[in-house]
Amino acid sequence: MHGRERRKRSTRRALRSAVLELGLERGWAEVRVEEVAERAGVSARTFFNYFETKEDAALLDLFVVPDDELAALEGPAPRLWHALTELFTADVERLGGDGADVPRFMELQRRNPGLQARQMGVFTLFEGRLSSAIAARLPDDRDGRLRAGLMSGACITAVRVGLQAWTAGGWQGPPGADVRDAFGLLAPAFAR
Amino acid sequence: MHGRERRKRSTRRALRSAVLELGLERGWAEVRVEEVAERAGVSARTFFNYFETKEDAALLDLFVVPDDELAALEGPAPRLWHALTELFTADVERLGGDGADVPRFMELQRRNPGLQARQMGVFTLFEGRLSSAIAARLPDDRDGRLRAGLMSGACITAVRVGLQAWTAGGWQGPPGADVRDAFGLLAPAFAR
DNA sequence: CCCCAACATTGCACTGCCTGCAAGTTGCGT
DNA sequence: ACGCAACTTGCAGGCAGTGCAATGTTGGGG
Repeated sequence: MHGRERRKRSTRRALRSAVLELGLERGWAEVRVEEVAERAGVSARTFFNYFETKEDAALLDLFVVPDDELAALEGPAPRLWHALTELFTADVERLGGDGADVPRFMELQRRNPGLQARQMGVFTLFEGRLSSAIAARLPDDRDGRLRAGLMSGACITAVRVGLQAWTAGGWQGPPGADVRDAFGLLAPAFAR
Repeated sequence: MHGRERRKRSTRRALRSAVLELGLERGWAEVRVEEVAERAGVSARTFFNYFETKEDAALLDLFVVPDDELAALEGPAPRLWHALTELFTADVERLGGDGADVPRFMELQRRNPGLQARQMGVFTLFEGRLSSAIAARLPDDRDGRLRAGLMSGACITAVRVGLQAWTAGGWQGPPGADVRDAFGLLAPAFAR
């Protein structure tokens, strides 16, 4: 029951790896999907069975949080912020787990603003879900909805800035620490 | 000295208008650049003289702040946050000025997450500049840099959430009011 | 061990975005 | 009226991404 799945993971990793290598060695604009596929030992058509766009292969799988974890969040605001801190620092720590070469992702994105932009776009898609989950724990008035939106946006910002700080610091220690600090600095905004 | 410039603005508006119309009436995926151009009375090639991508024509020109305005910002943190509030509420108010049909932009983006993502990407590109400008007013240590990143990220979030609230409220009154409220709610995080 | 049904990979043809270039057109200053 | 610079346009072509149908592969039940 596992053989297929293992093979798919392996191919996916190979494609990610290939896209990072090529992107770093010759610049993102010069990367052809065909070459990426070739280096990973599959056809170009197969690349698009794994990733919807060329960019997607070069993005971090952050904010992959199942619905039930969002549903498990609890209010009110200060406690909620604490829960979000734990949830997303854990999400960031998980990144290194699947052998994703995070520093290389960060470096490629740093060199290529377009990729950074795309990554943010993907994050934003998650923000809709997050915002709804948070809003369900706050009063259903204008102020509550505004706070929910700000809280979810602040989560994305905290993770992103935390990762940047970790990168700027030469990837010392676990990234979770920097992310946690970022959440901590924003906490006063959600203290009540 | 003005004829050319006026004509360019007019063409640009026509293209924006056409892209909004077509996007709303038949769905973003079904919009062809060729048709947009035709409806605006120019060639498809000319479309790309005005916008780098099809999406760009459907995005709001937010965060267009010249370097000298960024350079004019003053610290320390609480005063800085106040200055940013003024700067970006003004930027949002300016939106309606050039006849940009903001509600239709918002509606098109609401219906099309991909566009929303792209818009966020563009915002993020500005964040680099903003972050540098802010960092110059804060201590140049790890904490200062972290705060600078969070502050600039928070600005983007505040503007975005403010605009969403304004949209959710049926575009009552000036959008600046909602954006200002959003900045206000985040202020406690930057009180020192 | 074998077969088969589900799944994965691939080639192919096609659409549409986007770009560089070179030729044409238009408006502006002198 | 002239010449220059800015703008527009058509054309050719590269490349991303998609639907489809054919082919290969795998794991499980008999």
